Amino acid sequence: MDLFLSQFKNKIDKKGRVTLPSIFRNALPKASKHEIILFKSLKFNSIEGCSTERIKRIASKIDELDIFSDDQEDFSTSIFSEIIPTKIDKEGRFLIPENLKKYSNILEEVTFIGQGHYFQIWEPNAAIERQKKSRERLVREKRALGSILTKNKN
Amino acid sequence: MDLFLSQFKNKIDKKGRVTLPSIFRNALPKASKHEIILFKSLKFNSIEGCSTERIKRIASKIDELDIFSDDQEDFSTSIFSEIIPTKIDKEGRFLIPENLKKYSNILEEVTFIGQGHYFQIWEPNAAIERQKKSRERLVREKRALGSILTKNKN
DNA sequence: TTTATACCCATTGACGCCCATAATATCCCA
DNA sequence: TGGGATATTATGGGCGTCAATGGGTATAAA
Repeated sequence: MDLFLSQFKNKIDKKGRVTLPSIFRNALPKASKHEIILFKSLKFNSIEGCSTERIKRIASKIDELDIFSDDQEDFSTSIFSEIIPTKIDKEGRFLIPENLKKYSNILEEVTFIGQGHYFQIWEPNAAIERQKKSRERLVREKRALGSILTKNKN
Repeated sequence: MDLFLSQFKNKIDKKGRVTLPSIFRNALPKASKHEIILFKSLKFNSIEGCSTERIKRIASKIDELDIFSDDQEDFSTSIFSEIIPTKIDKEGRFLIPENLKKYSNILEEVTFIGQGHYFQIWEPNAAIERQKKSRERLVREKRALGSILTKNKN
């Protein structure tokens, strides 16, 4: 299973379809290439997406938490109830549900942003803003980055 | 696995292709000779490149960070999303994405600079400038360098 | 019926793959 | 050591394939 890397801007057509970038489709596990999971980001006005496999793994992690803990409660409420399984058609396109579009101010274009094991879907201008900020922060705190990057050989 | 050493100036053709210097191609791990990773330098208006293997190792480091920390969030946004996997054709050429060209002021020629475990891609004149500056700095800090060179036997 | 979405097929432009030539570098042998 | 033969690299360009996009129609849900 590959990672979701890099970013792409795609159009939403009249019927509301967007194509999931080809390399993202290839990053999906073979067993579930035809479907993804969508849900609201907990931190931003954006959508997050991943494979169904990943959700299953997260689900079992949550099961391991104490069933009476607040954590477990929060997780179930914010994640499971809002999860939207979404089919991908033969051409690699899917529909973004209305409420998610509204939540993330998406109109007729979206920017897909690779995040490793998952990806995000942003309104293009918001995506640029977000990236600018996180890159600025990264440049500012390069020391932390350095210790991660330099301690690796090729 | 070898190091990326020395420097080379190559042309970008009408289709936007540049050949990765032969020595650099040979420095890539056998398993992924046909692809490299490109991304914006955090320090300069230049591009950095390396093998996919190196990125995979860095990716797993990032995974080890707390998944809910802001650090993790910024790391993945800035790194995973700005990483550009790039294919190398049979002749050893690849495409430099438009946004990276713009970022580094590259037009129709580039200078490849070996940096050991990775390499840089510069607009030729900017490369000369950069080298002049780092040479000056080296001269200023010659004493420090001297002690590094003479006190190590390998 | 009206609306929505699954399933086809078509178009266009970018990119991958292949073959050709030019420019160097490397080798070999007199 | 020189100089031609040979291999390797850098560069150019044709063409087929695929990704992204558009749209028509059947099918199902409301």
